[in-house]
Amino acid sequence: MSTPTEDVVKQWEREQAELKKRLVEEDTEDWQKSPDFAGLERVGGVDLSFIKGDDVNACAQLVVLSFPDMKLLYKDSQMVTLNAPYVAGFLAFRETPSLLEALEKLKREQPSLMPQVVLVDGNGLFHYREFGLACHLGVLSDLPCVGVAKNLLQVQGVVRSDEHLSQINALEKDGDTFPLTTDTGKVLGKALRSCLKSTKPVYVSVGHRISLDTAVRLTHACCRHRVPEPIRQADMISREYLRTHFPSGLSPRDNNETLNT
DNA sequence: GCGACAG
DNA sequence: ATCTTGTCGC
Repeated sequence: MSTPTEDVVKQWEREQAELKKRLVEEDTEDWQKSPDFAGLERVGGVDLSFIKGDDVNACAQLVVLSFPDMKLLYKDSQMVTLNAPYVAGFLAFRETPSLLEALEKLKREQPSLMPQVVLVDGNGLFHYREFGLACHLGVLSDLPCVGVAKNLLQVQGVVRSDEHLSQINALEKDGDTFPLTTDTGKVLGKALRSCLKSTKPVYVSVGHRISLDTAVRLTHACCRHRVPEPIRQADMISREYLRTHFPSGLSPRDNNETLNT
């Protein structure tokens, strides 16, 4: 997959700006206003996993876990062909179509298991143009979504400075946070110490139909390890799927070339 | 030219 | 994203 042309990037930027008009940054559900999330029963997690040398074929994973137990209620692994390359700031154009398909399949086949909120591997509002993958998936699915990134995206003046590192060092117990504030003073997300064991925070931001404080509280409530359980399960299960279906590490693409030789 | 670059 | 075993600690 080649790097997109400037025209394509411009088109992508227009699409992000257009979809952003439909973004809802506040709590819209009753369970979100409850101190203990009463009424929340199902939390979704999504992720894509890849085979070493292949960036076109991937395993798209959707899981639904019970809340607050974090027991697996549903899992779906699906091999997909990606149409867009990875470009920082445009991850949604690579991953959203496959994830939307998985959600539509669930709605079609097991509507009673539809998640009430989805945790997404990547950023939401914490993004160059304040419209990351979690926002994109949220708006197009119209589901509440939360962005959880494992690495800091340096954006709008938020940098890995000594100040940032000292803020991380100041997080002493799980649940502790500090805001990710842009150079213009807007809070785009929060760094969260997700569990006592890990020093490295996760970066939480609003995806759609949830407030930042609720998003952080929910993410913390889903953590048994550093990465919140829905995303962690999606990651582990999709990797397991690739291990058992392509044990040689031979991707579908390589298999076809082998057959044609 | 140099550094940054979610997944 | 992926490349990868042992190792240290609870």
